[in-house]
Amino acid sequence: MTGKSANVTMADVGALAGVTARTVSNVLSNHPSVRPETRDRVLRAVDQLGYRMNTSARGLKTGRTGSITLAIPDLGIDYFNELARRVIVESERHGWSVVIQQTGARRETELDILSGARRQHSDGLIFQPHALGPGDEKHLTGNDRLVILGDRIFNGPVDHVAMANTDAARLATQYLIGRGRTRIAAIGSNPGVSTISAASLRLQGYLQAMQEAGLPTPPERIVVAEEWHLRDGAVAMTHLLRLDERPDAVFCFNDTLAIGALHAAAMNGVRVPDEIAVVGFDNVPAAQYAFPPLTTIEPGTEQIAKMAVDLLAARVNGRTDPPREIFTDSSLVVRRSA
Amino acid sequence: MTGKSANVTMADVGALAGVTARTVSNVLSNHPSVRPETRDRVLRAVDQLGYRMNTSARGLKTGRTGSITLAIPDLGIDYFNELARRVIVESERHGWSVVIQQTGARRETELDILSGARRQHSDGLIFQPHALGPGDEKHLTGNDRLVILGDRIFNGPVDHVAMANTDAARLATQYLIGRGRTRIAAIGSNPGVSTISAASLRLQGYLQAMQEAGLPTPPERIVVAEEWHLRDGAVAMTHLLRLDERPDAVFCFNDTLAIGALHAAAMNGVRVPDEIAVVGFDNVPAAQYAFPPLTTIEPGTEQIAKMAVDLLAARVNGRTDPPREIFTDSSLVVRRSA
DNA sequence: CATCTTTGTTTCATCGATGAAATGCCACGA
DNA sequence: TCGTGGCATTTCATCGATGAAACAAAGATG
Repeated sequence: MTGKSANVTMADVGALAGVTARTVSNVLSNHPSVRPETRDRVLRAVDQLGYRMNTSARGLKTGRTGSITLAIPDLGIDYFNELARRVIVESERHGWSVVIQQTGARRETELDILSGARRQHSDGLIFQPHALGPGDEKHLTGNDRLVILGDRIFNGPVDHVAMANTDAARLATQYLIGRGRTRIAAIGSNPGVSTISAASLRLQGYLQAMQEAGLPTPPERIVVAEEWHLRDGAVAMTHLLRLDERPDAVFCFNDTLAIGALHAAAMNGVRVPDEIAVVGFDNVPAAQYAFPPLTTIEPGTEQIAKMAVDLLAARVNGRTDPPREIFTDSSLVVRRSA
Repeated sequence: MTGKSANVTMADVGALAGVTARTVSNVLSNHPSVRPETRDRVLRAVDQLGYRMNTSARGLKTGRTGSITLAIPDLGIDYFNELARRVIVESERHGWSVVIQQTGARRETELDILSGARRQHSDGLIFQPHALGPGDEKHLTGNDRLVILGDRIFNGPVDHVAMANTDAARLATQYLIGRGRTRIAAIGSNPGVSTISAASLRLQGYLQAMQEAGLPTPPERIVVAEEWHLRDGAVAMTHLLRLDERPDAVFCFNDTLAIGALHAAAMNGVRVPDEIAVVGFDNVPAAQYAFPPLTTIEPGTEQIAKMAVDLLAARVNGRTDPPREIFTDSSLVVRRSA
């Protein structure tokens, strides 16, 4: 029987149950020494009044808010919503709610996140920067409970959970080379961002593999795509298909680009993988249901989410050893697009 | 110059600036009567100490937390992450952060959301229920600042923002009929959920259109899919393609199912739309980049997000008129899959 | 020049839950 | 019988920001 829960406090509940607010608190936080009979009485009163804990009050006293912030570029990118999904699930184990902030990959907004301007007072921050990079370490000050995701952007004293971008990109490219492809293009380069961003690291992996195999990488085959949306993949692929010397394979820096690229290929009647092979990166759920199913890099998203949340939890619980840098295992998932 | 922001309070900032905590508060909340010179001094002190407002304390005093909760079944479904993306953007205008809760479409979890057990004390709730339905109105008690999305599930006194599910589904089906299709199947039915859930309403629209046209709807052409994930769409389509009397069109109850279905068609060498036409529902970004591009219902997601947030804001700001029920405009987006 | 406004700042109490410590009660052993 | 210790509950102060109202100083008004 739940009543109007206007402004019911622990004191109100206590009054009804014949105890003090403090005892109500004890009951609700499972303090060991509460008589079972009292516990029942209090819980009944809680129910009757429709009492809900005021998290602001608790937060003020305890210094914990019970929520963490996840800051990512854009929920519209499959990889990020998959990541968000998993971070939320993992956070539940620690009793945390998750506030999601979209930075739009804008430097200004990313700075706001670090400074706290655009962030609720939360117990911690899991942050995948995009526009920030080395040299921005000074903006980290005051963010002790922070885990950086994705790129090893900062040298400062921060925990990092990263995928092995370069190695995985090299692996993907090597696979294409091993299949006999020679004119291998890349989609997703972005000269505007830092040299340790995902875009740059994946490009490096691609270049390494090509160089090791003695294959050429003419500039027109390395297509810039700033946004990594479906649309950008399609545009890039259309461009590649129009080249005089058409590539026989494309390595896309994420699956979203790859799916856009597959679309462009199909629209132009170009057969994949016969005429052009396509490899992606991220292994998002949609990759498996693309046509043809997308060969891609599995970066260990689940592992990333879990590690990030656990690492943050450890920090919040007072772990003070030096910041760690964790690389997840990645692997190539071979499907039919390459 | 940002320093260790351990536990800096307004009082500390005030001490440095030579004013009271109250004046600091005035500065930070843009109170009109503060001398410019004082304002500068305070802001400098804020910067110097790396002060960050304690939102718990503010929340305790003002009764506002500055965040709202968005409860949806699963961020893994394209429609929902698109919705989340937009809700976050709209909420920014009102200065709200958004906490996202995934219910997994589980009744138990949905009840926890309403009761507040699984929800931070937030300024309001935008909730798309799935397993709850008529008869569960009693669980609404105590949730005054609430906007229900999607299905007109409750008769109780709550604001609703809904799409015209039945009408839109009828429209989609009528379009297929108008293109000369007669053996039209449906994917996404779910007998387990309430009669006013999206699944049921869309099925009704489909059935209405078929009946009006005098077309048969044998049970084997109405495929159950409880989850509405890519996988379910693929499985359902595979099933349909194996029928003795193969359908010449499919209406999928969402785009994710439709994209899964397209995949199954392609894997079986069945040409779309020549051999079988496919229509989806939701017009998610991926629909446009499916192959062939997906004909689908545009349900006005942007409008839904905006209305929901604005309606909630109005309630929070004390609007007290009777709850409203808003239906968004939907339309058919014709592409090449049908 | 005394009074009334306006402007800028301060004082004080308060929001609701919890940490620390005190209290009352009962059981138990010597 | 008295002390000792454990259990259950209470008392009290406190976290940090803000609403209400008081206050001081500077201008406006007659």
